[in-house]
Amino acid sequence: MSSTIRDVADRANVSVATVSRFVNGASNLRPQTAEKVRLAIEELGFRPNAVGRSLSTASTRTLGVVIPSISNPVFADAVAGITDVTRDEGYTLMLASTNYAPGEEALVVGKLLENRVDGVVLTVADPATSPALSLLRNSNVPFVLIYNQPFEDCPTVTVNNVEAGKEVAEEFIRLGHTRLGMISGNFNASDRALARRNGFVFGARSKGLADPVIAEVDHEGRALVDNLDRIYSDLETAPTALFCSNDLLAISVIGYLRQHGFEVPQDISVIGFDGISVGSHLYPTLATIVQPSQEMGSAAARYLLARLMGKEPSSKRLHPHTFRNGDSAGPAGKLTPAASPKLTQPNRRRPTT
Amino acid sequence: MSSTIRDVADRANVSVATVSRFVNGASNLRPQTAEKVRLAIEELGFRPNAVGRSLSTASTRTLGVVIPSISNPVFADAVAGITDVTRDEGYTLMLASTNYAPGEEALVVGKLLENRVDGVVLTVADPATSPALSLLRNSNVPFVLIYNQPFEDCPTVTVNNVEAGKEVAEEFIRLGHTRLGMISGNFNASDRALARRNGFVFGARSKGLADPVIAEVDHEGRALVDNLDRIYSDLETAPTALFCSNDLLAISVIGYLRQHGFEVPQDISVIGFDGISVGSHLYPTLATIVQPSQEMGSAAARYLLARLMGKEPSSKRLHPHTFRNGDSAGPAGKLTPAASPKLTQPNRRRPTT
DNA sequence: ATTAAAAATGTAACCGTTTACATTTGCGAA
DNA sequence: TTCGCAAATGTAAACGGTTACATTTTTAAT
Repeated sequence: MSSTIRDVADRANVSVATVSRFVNGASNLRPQTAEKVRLAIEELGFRPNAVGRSLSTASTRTLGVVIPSISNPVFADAVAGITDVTRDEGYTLMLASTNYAPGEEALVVGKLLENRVDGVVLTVADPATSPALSLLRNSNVPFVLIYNQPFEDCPTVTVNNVEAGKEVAEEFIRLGHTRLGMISGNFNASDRALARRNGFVFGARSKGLADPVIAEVDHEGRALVDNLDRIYSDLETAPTALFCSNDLLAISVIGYLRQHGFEVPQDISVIGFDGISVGSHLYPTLATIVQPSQEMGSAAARYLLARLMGKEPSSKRLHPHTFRNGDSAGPAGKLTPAASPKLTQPNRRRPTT
Repeated sequence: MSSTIRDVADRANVSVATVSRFVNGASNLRPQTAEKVRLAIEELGFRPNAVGRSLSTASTRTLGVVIPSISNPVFADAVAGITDVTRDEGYTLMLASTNYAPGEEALVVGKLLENRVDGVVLTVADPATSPALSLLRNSNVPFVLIYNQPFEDCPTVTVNNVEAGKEVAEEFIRLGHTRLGMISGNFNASDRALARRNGFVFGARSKGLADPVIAEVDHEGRALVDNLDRIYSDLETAPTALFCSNDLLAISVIGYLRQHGFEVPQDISVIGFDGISVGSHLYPTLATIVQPSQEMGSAAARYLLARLMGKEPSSKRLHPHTFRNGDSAGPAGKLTPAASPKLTQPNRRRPTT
């Protein structure tokens, strides 16, 4: 079908080496030779085969990206950041998702390694236990973790999740809350969720508060309703402030609360994590910890490209997080049975005026 | 670094052909031979080089994906759908974004072709004028358009954008609106936006309404404020109902309106397009036309895989769209200067109670 | 034990590049 | 013109697999 460098060479009456040199922009070609080659390439519609080149050069100029889910804007934004820098450098991206299943990680990383990607940007459930990471370390393919907690000597682009979790607790406390809770994705599917919890609990304790109620829910949110039903079956003890380990989860939680007659934030305050951009347009606007996801993606890609160019860039990068206030977090109110309709009767979803 | 099939052959005292057969699951290997090979592979940590294989088999088992932006959930969802089916089939994905720049299309498609992807799923600005599409057609690499309007003989996975646009007009009219408007992304960056407009205008006309006011804004939203300022400088004639060509744009538009003292939907109704999932959690909840994005992605991928297996699947697929009602669309009110604070003074962003 | 057929395994060419090295060409100086 | 050197170009061997075809081994029937 598509023509090869030999076809071009034949048509231009030169050798394949000359064509190769032309394609790769070598300067020592006589203008008339270059023109012959250029013409032949144009006539044949020749397009160099990157597969052949990769085999020859042992470099694919391709980066692998492994994330839990592309449907979560926090990862999509990171991918956008990666794309920005790789495209400028002429690199291609191989994208793979794990669907939050730790068992998938080694599979997709293995596939990327078979495809001989030059480097990998990845988010795993837990670097300490991920077979995918061992694979990478044994492969001497450069890689960089993103979002994960720093682990041993692995290069990592992330934020200070513990500190951020602590700040959330402090914000709740500042607002007068004393009964805190956290709704989190599975800790063994997310080391960062765990870190956020640790910081959150630490923040609560150091201000003398009782340990927050913690509920782990799976990614599909099946356990979410059960857990919230349980937690809010006793309003005397139920938390008036909920920290959610990510924004998508926070959205679900707020949806649950409002459907069950709680006002957010009058009855219950909610703070999320990630800073996905739609957060500012939700009802109520979502208070959250913002990670600079796109910039983190870019930084991760730049790190890899630097390594591929033989440099030894600094490998740990803690990016700054910020707290973005929103209407979902407000002063502690009185969460009493009288104040709220009973659980089984969801109320209207929106104020009518 | 990493071992080759020849290293394995040497260590197992067999030929490369035998190793290759083992790796590819050939059945005619004596158990003891297979075991020797298996052991050698394990000891060496051998992982077959997909580059070598691709060169030999003329197939990369990789699909290319070209979308305007991964940060737009509508495309992210489609990619998720594509990923679902490709992973099951052992295919890999190469992802590229055009950033809504038609000029980028041919570049990224060219790169994918150089990488010899087996097929391409893509959204272009306009199939009729896209050089990227010519590239693909000349390449005889199977491809399928997604979201784009059906064009000539190109296989396409999309919805009936014209019909959907018409339905939006009808919904507004049903709600009593008579002055309609549309805020759209650039028509020459989005054939579907154009189709939606055509349906919308047609819907308005056939009910005897004046032609809707149309404003085109660029993707960055720079022109958005100017256009809306202009449109709402005269409230006597300004539309009470705005159709936005996509949900992200609708979110921006609603943000503008609320900042400028208009109530949505009491003063102005807004309907979006795409059906991104967060729409239901916005304030107000977003009325929109829902496309089954993930399923469309899956369908596109399935189409390509079928073609790659030599089948000749049906190439045009119009997926069903649905109208999802939301609080952003309501009965027509009286949009008068008295009813709304003047433009230059944004009011509070949320009801306080 | 011999033999033919079947099964298992091996050999080597090929896929499309790059690139070290060899060869040719062009050009200015003598 | 001839020579020598630099610049331009050519040759052929990788790179890591697959696979048609050749060869060897096994199996089972006689």
